[in-house]
Amino acid sequence: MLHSMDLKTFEAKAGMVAGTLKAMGNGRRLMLLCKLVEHGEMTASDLAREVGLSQPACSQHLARMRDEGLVSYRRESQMLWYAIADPRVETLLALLYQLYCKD
Amino acid sequence: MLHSMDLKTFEAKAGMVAGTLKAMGNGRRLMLLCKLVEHGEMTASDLAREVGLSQPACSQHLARMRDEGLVSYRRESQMLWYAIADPRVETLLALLYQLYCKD
DNA sequence: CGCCTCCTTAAGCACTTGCTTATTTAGCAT
DNA sequence: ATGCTAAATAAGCAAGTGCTTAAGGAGGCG
Repeated sequence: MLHSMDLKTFEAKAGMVAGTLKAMGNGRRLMLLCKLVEHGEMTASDLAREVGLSQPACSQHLARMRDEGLVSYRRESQMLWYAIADPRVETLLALLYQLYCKD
Repeated sequence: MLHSMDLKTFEAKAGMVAGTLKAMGNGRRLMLLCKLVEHGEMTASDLAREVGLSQPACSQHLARMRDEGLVSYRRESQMLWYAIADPRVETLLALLYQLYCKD
């Protein structure tokens, strides 16, 4: 249980989980993740257009989420196809949808 | 479903959910929330001591989470007893524990 | 009242975030 | 090579974050 950890371990765990939440805790990034859940895989330019971001702004958000391990991509000629990399993130998004978006 | 929303509604929903994630997306605030789940109710000074924060820093984190509707408090003479205000946050924390902290 | 305790709020400051525009890299096609 | 498209990266800047110290409220007790 969480309360059986010493403070250092607790801090470390909390910091890591908070990193994930922080990476998800932005309106545009959350929209990108939702689109990826919906479509499975999308190109960077499609993602940018669908959530109303400029190409560089979108790329920076994707880079941030790559660094945090939330998304990954595969190259297909010029295009990069992005997808959610961590199943736990999909689980989280499913719960968020159920809690905040259902009905 | 999310993908049936128009962009404006999607933005608004995502922004609100992102607000909650952002409020949770900080190591110390996440620790505070965990402690509140664990103990049900705690005073501000107890919270500060348990997560290793100065008293003003802790108060500012609690204010932030109050503004976002995550926590609330009741006064008992000089002491303020804090608790988690939104059952959805407890549900989220339970999933986070299961996904990231179990074993 | 004065004084103490518990807690919040304010002010200041280094650091981070999220956009912009401009530039660069990578791949495909002339 | 040149040119074109898809995407990342860099630089710059306003706004937000998270601490610090210092100053205010709010309630109990002499």
